[in-house]
Amino acid sequence: MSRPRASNPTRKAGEHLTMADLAELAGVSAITVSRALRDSPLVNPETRQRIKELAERQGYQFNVSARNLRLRRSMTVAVVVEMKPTVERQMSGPYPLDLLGGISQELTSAGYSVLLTSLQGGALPSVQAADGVILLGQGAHEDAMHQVRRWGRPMVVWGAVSRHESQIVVGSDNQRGGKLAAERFLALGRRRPVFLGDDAHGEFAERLLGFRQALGAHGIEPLTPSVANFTVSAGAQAVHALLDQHPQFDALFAASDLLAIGAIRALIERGRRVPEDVSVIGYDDTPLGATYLPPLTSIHQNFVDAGVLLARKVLALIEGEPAASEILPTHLVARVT
Amino acid sequence: MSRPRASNPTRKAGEHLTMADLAELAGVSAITVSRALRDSPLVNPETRQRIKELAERQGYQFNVSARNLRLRRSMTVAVVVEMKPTVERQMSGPYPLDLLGGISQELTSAGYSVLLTSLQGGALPSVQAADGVILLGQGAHEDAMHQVRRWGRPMVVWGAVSRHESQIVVGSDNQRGGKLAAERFLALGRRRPVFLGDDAHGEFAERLLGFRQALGAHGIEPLTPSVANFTVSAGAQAVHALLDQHPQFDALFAASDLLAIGAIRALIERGRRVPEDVSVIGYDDTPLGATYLPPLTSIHQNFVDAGVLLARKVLALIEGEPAASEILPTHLVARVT
DNA sequence: TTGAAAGCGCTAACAA
DNA sequence: TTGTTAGCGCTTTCAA
Repeated sequence: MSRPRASNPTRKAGEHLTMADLAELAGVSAITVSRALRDSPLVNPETRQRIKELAERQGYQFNVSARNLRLRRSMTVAVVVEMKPTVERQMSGPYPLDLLGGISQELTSAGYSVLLTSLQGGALPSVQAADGVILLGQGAHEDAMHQVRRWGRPMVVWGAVSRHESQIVVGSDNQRGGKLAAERFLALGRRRPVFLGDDAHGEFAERLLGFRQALGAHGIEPLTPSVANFTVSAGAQAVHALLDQHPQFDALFAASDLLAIGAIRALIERGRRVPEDVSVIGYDDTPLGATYLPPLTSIHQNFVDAGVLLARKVLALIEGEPAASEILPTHLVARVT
Repeated sequence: MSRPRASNPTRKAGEHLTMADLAELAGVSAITVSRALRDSPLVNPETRQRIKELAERQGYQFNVSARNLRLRRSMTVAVVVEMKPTVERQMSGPYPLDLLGGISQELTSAGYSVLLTSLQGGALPSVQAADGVILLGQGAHEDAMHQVRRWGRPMVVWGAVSRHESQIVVGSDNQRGGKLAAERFLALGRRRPVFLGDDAHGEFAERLLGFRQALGAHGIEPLTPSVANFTVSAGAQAVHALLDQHPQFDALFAASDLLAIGAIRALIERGRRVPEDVSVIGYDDTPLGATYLPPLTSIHQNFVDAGVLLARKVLALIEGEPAASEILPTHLVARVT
């Protein structure tokens, strides 16, 4: 039984309208409607205009599923965030939002939509069906990466570039970040530096590497106490422990602003002055650090740019074009500490 | 021409396998495969098991578009974030991530996927085709809400509940947040309070309302200087200006932790002690505030819970069930300020 | 408990 | 420049 649609040109909101219906209303075929709505040059400009206006007037809603089925693509990119539901997230701070902003901006303007997902409880079919995947935060363990790779989709990872020659990774220049921190300490005449961070984490390991190399050229070897976590309290704890055993340090480079702030707190509690007795540098240049008292010197990375880059690379992979890992620049923002 | 697939039971990764193929391999019909994979009770348990194992072994990938086309739903919820690409975001702080976490968690376990999007440059068809929409941050202007409403999809908004009787809104109890702040000031014996925030913003207006009412019961009327923005520097600026004109206040309630921190900075720069001379309360209970020196007293809201609730309500609407606006509790976290 | 038929709405390929 | 045909892969009738 055919619907009485075409006989009723003014349709109510919520009515369901297809290209075939529009075709009938316009006195053309469905494929012409399809072409017109996609701005195909194959269709007469006037016809095209007429059809587009008709569609607009009739409140036509394009059916994405039908197109995707036909084209065998989902026009979708899954963004996998390592986001624990607990308070202490793996991805500390607000930066994932900037990353997401950049990604979303770029993918949207390319006509792709962003499927946000974590890896909790196995991925949905719709996620696995994405045309490409962006993995945010490989974390300390790289299970996430292996799991996602199994989906067999084009994939780009945000993280430590050096670790994965086989993967396309976008990351910022962590090694240079470490070097910049070292150079500042050297310029300030500091000779007993500490690195605070967990080098099981690829990005942190790179920061330590750059730090250590730059110091090594001056015959200096930093202390590297272990830290349990990436939180303020973990930073404070680690520094308290450190002060008990090696009270002699005069500079501290933390792998995140959170850790740095914890460290400063512990230092002050133990009567050390910042920056007079101990110079401190953080990482990520978060508002948290920038507004802290004393304002925290930190290594800046541009997450929005990073997001855009990640998006461009998945898109390239999806289109079958080549893409390579890329390292974004970092710079040091000098503040009071 | 039929594909030679069924004659080759071990298939390579990347090969394309349909239910019909599985059916042939299993010696059943496609519909039986469909039922088996959906755990339909209509299919013999043994057959079901056999088919599921076969699918697993063959690396079968379910085609979401086909199902969606057939079912006329997208199994997708669009989350619209008012997220400017600029540094100063509308949604301040890291909280949207928690909200997203809660939303994602709940929708995913219901089999829906999360389409993340901003409103930049008009929405994609796939976004408009979502089965439901969650709007995060109605902002000061409510254009976003009106625009999204035009899509004609079930919609739930995160924001100020009182403003929109016609919409389903989830928000936290901003009015009570304001009341709690007022009560703390009263208990501390403060008599000259200030509210710092822009009441064009619905949520802020509610906070001011609660604050003002509780104070009014004691015959006290707060000062309400205008603030240009939701940033640290805007907070500092506003307080500097305030000190010039009305230097006599002894308590300050800010509509966000960021503003509060800016305020504290300005106070200290002008020789006021916090909390001795001026008691300060922030909003959102961010790590930023909690780790500030002095640690900031703040009103806490649970964003993860809020996200879960938002998700449940769109799901209800999508299923045609009733749903109502809801207000989440807030509480005060007392710290040094 | 299983299957056959039909069709969701769109677009590539080919034809006119 | 426009149209016809066919089919993407799935699931809801309805029938056996």
